[in-house]
Amino acid sequence: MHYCLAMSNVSVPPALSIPGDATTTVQSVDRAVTILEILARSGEVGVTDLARELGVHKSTAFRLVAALERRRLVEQHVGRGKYRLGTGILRLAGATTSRLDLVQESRAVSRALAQRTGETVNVAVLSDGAALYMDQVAGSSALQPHNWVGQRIPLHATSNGKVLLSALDAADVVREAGAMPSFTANTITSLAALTRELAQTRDRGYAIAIDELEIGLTAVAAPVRNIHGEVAASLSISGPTFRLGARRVPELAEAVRAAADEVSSRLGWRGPHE
Amino acid sequence: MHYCLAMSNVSVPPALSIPGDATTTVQSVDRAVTILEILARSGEVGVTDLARELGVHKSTAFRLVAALERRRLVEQHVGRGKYRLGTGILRLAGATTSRLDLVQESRAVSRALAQRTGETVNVAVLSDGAALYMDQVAGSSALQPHNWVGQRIPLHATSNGKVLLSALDAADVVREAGAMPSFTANTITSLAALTRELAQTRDRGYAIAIDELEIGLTAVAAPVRNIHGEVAASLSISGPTFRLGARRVPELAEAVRAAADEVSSRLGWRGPHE
DNA sequence: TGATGATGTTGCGTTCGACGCAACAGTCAT
DNA sequence: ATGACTGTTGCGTCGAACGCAACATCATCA
Repeated sequence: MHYCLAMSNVSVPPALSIPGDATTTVQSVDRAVTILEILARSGEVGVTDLARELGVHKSTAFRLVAALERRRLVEQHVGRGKYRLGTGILRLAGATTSRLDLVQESRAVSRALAQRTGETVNVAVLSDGAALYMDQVAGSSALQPHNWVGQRIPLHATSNGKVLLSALDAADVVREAGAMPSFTANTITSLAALTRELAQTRDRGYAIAIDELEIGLTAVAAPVRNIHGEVAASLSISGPTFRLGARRVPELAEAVRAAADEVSSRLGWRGPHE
Repeated sequence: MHYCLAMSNVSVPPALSIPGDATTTVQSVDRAVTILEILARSGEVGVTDLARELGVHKSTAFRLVAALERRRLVEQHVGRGKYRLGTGILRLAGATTSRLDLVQESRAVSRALAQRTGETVNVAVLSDGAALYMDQVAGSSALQPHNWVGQRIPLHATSNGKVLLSALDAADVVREAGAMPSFTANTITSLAALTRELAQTRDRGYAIAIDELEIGLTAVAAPVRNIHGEVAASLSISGPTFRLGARRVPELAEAVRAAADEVSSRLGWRGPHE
């Protein structure tokens, strides 16, 4: 029973390059960030390929990665000249999670929920067409299946993804959900079915995914709202399907919803004033 | 019993700015990375303060953070104009851990060790005067105390730190260890004592830290070597002192050493050919 | 073994992009 | 209102970053 996904193979929409106001930007910084994203997507890449993807000269690409390498954001594979992401990124990431309100406020709640239920708790946000895991607390029952923090997961096949999608209007759902590839026989692949599922999610206040991303993996998620009442994140509980059977789901859904509401109120949400 | 440290308070040497060959660098990229590191260190910072620390004009600092913000590497606190690190960093970090050889090779070994002992396993590398946690597998016995991935921990007060220091020569030890602040009554604070401890670590092939970083926290660590035989990382097992008592340490030390050697061999190390 | 292709790396001259300036637009305290 | 702060933007200048081309290495292949 290894419900540890080979994330590298999960197709996720590429980062869209937002032109936006080209007025206020710094070209070389923008290119440097693009290099980081290319490396994140492709693993090891050489200067020549980077230059081709950026549409710049080889020497320009080289100087950019050299600048990043000096600061440890990328590393160079010894011998072979290829470049990859470096440890500097992790240093920054450690600081990020300890700074963001969402993670700070949710951690205590997540921990209590994990302890009470014995299952793994995750917190995710919407990020360019995927669910980005921000925090994770492993349950006591089992060994932690995988550290998903920083990983990006398809929206249409996960409980967290459905919750995050359920707050969007139809047009945005189409844009964010994208191609909807199939992972198991239970994966939702049609837009109509997804729309129905999202309506149901909104009605009952939580989402379920049973064997949709991987056989044997079940999850239940509920929305976390910010001070304006918008869905800012999703809090989920997940574990093996045999332990999170249909009989236990209602009870867990209630617990997840309560936990998510608790985080929401810590973020300043004062409930639905209608 | 909360052996979850308030990491923000642990003093760690600031990132030293390496001038190096100023020939091959890109000024604005370098400044942008500096901004990220300032934000990692200080949390929320405004444009004016960033400009002061960088030694540039306000408008320059603004354009740099704006470029980073467009790519989600920094976020702007609504209302208050302060900036902080953003979710883009986490996206990159997720890719980093799944790409680095060390993490890939160590994960299976760490998981097995955590399962067999029931305690938490960590993998750390040396990073600018601190131990940087690269990966963590929570033990089954207890709730995972804290997600330390990406966190930087003092070298002189941890088993991982001692292992990483034990591979350096005297001058480097002084440089990396730095001020050696005291965290508990058991913290090693004198250079002489640290030197003795490092010699012992080299001799027996593992390091111990009992109540040195925090009362009630015990850890045992062993070196992971790369293909050249250099100490590339440190693998540790940690848990509450009452469970990792002196009686159990020898057994755990042997297990940690075996696990570290296994990772070493996967990285290409072929044992001490003397 | 030398030729040919590929890679990453570096010096140099030019041009375009990033910089500093200063004015603007807000917010909060006095 | 005034002042003292913030973050933001148009503009002209100057230097930093770019493209070019040559170089250094390493594979592969004749």
